Amino acid sequence: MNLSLLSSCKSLRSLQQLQAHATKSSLDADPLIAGKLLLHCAVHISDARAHDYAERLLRHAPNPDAFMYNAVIRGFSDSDAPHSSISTFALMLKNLSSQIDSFTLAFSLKSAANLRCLRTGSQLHCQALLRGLDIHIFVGTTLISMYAECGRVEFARDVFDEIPEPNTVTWNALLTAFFRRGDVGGAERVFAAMPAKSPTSYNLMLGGYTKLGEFALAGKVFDEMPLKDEVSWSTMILGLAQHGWFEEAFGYFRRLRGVGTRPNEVSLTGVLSACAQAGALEFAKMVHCFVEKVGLIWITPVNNALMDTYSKCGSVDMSRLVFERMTGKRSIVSWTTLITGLAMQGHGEEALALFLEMEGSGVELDGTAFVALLYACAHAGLVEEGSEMFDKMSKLYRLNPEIEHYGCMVDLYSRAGQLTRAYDFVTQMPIPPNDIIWRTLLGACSFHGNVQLAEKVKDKLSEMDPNNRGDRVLLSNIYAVAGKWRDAAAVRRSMAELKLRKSPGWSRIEVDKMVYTFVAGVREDGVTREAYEKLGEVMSRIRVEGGYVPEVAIVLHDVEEEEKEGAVAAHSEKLAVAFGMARSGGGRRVRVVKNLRVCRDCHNVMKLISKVYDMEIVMRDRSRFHYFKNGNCSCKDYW
DNA sequence: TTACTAATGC
Repeated sequence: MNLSLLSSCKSLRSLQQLQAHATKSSLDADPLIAGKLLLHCAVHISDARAHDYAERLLRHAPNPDAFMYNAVIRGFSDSDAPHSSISTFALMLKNLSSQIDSFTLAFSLKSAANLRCLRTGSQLHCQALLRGLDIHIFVGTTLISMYAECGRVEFARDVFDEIPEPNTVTWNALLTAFFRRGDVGGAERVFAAMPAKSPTSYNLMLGGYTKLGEFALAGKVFDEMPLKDEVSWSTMILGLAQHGWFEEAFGYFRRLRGVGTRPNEVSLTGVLSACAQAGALEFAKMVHCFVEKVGLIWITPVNNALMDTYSKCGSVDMSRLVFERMTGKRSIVSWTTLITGLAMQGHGEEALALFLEMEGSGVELDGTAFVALLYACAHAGLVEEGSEMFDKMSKLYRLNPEIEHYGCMVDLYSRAGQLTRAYDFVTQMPIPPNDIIWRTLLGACSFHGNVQLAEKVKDKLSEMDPNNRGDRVLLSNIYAVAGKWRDAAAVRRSMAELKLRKSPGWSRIEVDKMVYTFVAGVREDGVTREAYEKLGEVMSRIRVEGGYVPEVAIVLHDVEEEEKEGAVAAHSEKLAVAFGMARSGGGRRVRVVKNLRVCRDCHNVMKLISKVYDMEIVMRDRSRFHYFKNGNCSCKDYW
């Protein structure tokens, strides 16, 4: 039998055929062939069943050698069942203890690290000590990583000190250990003491700094490092994107293109993540073209990132198109991304249909997929459908509902106005409800004007999160709407006395592939002045032609209120839209992204602008999309 | 057949 056939075996099925062929020719008795087959099965086939199959082969082999044990231990070490790797180690300890070598220990330790199991890791450390393998360069380095994963930097250090000739990889493992525990000073000392540095050492520093948001330090290392590889660029771009520095992430991407390095798929997903968060559609389209051009469109995570970006930029049609045309295998993430995208736009029915299609597609469902589905049902008023799916989740799919799922259900009933059902559901939950759940209910009380229930709910919230500003705003609004002025005023006084924190609100708009950020109350730069000027003109026109009346009176507007200064007149979304109108040169569409939920007054203003100026406004707020057109909003005034 | 670095959905 030709062993080179092995590399063409990409599926468990084709491998089993080869296996059958070997058995028929009595070749399976050859330990070399049996071992190679087993290794290929355990390591090179990305199918959970392949690992189990390899383990069965091992257990049935007449005289399995160390190579075969090692193959199975390795196969499980990077799977989602690392504990099977440990049980295989135990089997080897029983049957072939004398043959345990550096490979066995390195792979087993990797599993212990993935399991974050200090007990298992320490026991393996003992086995290594018994055999004098703890100072073996590969085993020792993996030991350091294992202790790092388990958060025991002092043990990692002890192992390091025993290794006679640590190489750069060993030093890197130690560096990782210090960062993992958040000891930046320690990491910096290790970095300074290293006798030699490979690009990985620098990249570890970049990763350590960017995770902490230390971009000045990261930038310095980045500029000083002699050789920047793909990981260096990806780390910077991803780190910036994850900390909300979108324009800076774009800057690194432009720089990367400028120096002629070809961005890899990780840099691309990173820059797409920045586009998604910032709502930068034009930049995203450019990245999409680039992905096609460099031939990385077959990579599933890149497609998923593209879909997510288009959805979050308000172009769910493009998202759907990417999904339909993707050449790579659709993962559970691909399906969930599109379902969420459809749900955010209020296309609940289509989201539900897609979920049903996913059920038949053979992908393994997970909890997040159900979060997306329940979110879709909640936003489209599909109460009974959502309810049924929630039951199905545990009964049919054996997925344990988590707090997010209960939250979705409370939202589902609340939005539909079934407050009693929502409240009963909360009181009968098998796990204790968190503040988010009570807050959902409080919001629903506010929307439906249920003062009695609101007071009950507020008591719960006061116990859990006594200093939350948003909760008091909601309660005050409930009283105000019910005409209980005295109660409303008392809540507001208590807020003033406590000087409760405010979440800073911002809105962003993309013009000519540049993203502009607006914050209420800040007005020094030219861009903001331009926005204010246009806003003044817009407001007076909608007052005259649209009959606008500001909703200031007694009701406090924002759930998570922006700057109260200047009342609601200068909320950041108004500034961003005005700026977009000033710069769009008569364009009929403006797209804005806001980090909080849009307030009622701004929502009203957007409707009027869409009518008076005959234009469309697409606004993504914290929970969904609003399409303003002809004086109406796609959310039907419920958000 | 082994060790250290970056990734997508709520």
